[in-house]
Amino acid sequence: MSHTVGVRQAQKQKTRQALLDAGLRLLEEQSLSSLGLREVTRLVGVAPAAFYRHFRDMADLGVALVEEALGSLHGMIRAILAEQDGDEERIEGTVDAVAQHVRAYPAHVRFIARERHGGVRPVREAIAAELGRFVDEVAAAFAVQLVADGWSAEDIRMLAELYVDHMVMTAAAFLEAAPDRTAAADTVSTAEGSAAVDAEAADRAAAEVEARIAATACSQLRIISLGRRHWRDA
Amino acid sequence: MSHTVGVRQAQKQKTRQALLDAGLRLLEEQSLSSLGLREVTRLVGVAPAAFYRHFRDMADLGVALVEEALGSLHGMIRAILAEQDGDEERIEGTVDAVAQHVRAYPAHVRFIARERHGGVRPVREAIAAELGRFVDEVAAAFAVQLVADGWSAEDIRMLAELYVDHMVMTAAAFLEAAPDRTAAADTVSTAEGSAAVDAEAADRAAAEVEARIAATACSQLRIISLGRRHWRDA
DNA sequence: TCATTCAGTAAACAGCCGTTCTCTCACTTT
DNA sequence: AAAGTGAGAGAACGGCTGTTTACTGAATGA
Repeated sequence: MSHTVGVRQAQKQKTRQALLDAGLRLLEEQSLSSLGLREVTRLVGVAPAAFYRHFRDMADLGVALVEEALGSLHGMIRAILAEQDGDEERIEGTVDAVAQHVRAYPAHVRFIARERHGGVRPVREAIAAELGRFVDEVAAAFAVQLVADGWSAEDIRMLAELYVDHMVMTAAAFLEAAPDRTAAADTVSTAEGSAAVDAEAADRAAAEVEARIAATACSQLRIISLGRRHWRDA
Repeated sequence: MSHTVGVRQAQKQKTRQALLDAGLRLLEEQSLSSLGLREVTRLVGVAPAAFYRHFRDMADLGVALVEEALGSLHGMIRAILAEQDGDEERIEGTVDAVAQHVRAYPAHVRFIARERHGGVRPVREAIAAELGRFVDEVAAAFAVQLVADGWSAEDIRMLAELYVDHMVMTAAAFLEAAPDRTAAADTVSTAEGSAAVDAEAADRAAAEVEARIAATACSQLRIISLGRRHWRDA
């Protein structure tokens, strides 16, 4: 068979991924600057010292998580920019893609939103750099049409920043609407099935909130889109 | 003399304020979920147990900080909304007010940006609630004119949300541009005055970045403003 | 004036933390 | 088949954490 890159390295990367997964899981309920090394290794089932075989410290693991989290986002952005329909379809497609991404990778999105302005500098800088690349990508896609309309390069980038920031904002808003599985059943349950009923009700309520957020985000994108179309008048 | 509300209570509130100040200072380089009780009391010069005379736990102190931080913002919003000039003056006045506020209360702004999506639920909720009140305020100010133009209540709120979110985004951007006093002089200094020269150069560079952020924010507000004016056409 | 209240102290507690050793032993290379 | 490598184990370290306890003594109100 071909070069299987070694059983050794495969096991190592498996452990490394387990550390990343455990970290991401624990970060759903705290921030990176309070995440402990022992906490992570304990969840993986590995000795504390093993951590140092993969990361120098927690900030290092955080930076690795940034790459993982924004790597998955890259595909989403490309899918959105590839759409060739009219303005309205594009807007709804964008918001839909964001909603879908939040549903698929809630922990990644939460991590980015939380650590974007968080207490660990290297992680903040990594996120800023990666989001900057997104802005470049969006700007490049816009440039195709806008340069012909007489837009300057810096105005195009300004617009791209507005779109990217709005996407991050929308993603964070969707996250807050997501059902809270941590919520304890502190109400007195009278029947065995009431918990399931409550969960269903909560799901329906969350779906409503989600739809409202999507509608708001679409309207806001429509406003921005309108402004873009009338930009040259000034 | 009149009722001086007691020397006792005055001293207590003085200590309480010292705890809040110390907490805010320590939070410039970490997030709330990693801020320790002993850390705060040590900086104030008070026994650890004294903390419990003022706050139940760190989350409680965090909520108190939210009220303090967004209380000062309230005045700024009112000042912005009070402006009665034309659209362009209004936009520049808004961005200017935000920049001024960030310069005056950088720690407050950093705290809000950091903990808005941070790891402590009660604090997140307190910030969300307070920002919601800001949206209401902005929406009410907009309603005066927009209702006459045929805007629905929920569209007005949608627009207000866009403005408030954009203001928070802009404030966070200004914060990143602020000079980093923590930055160590890791370059080899050849003369005694070079540190001061470096600091001056850094200040000038920061001012440039700040101006660029302000220009971008103004343009983005212009886009939104344009979109608002053409909203009824759809 | 005297009893009361209560902000802040000091000490002790068990428990967790990051980091550093030395060691083992399965895999890899020669 | 032998030598080398390196991921992970296990134990130990000093230091820091939140919380509780019993206490002091100055401001308070009758």
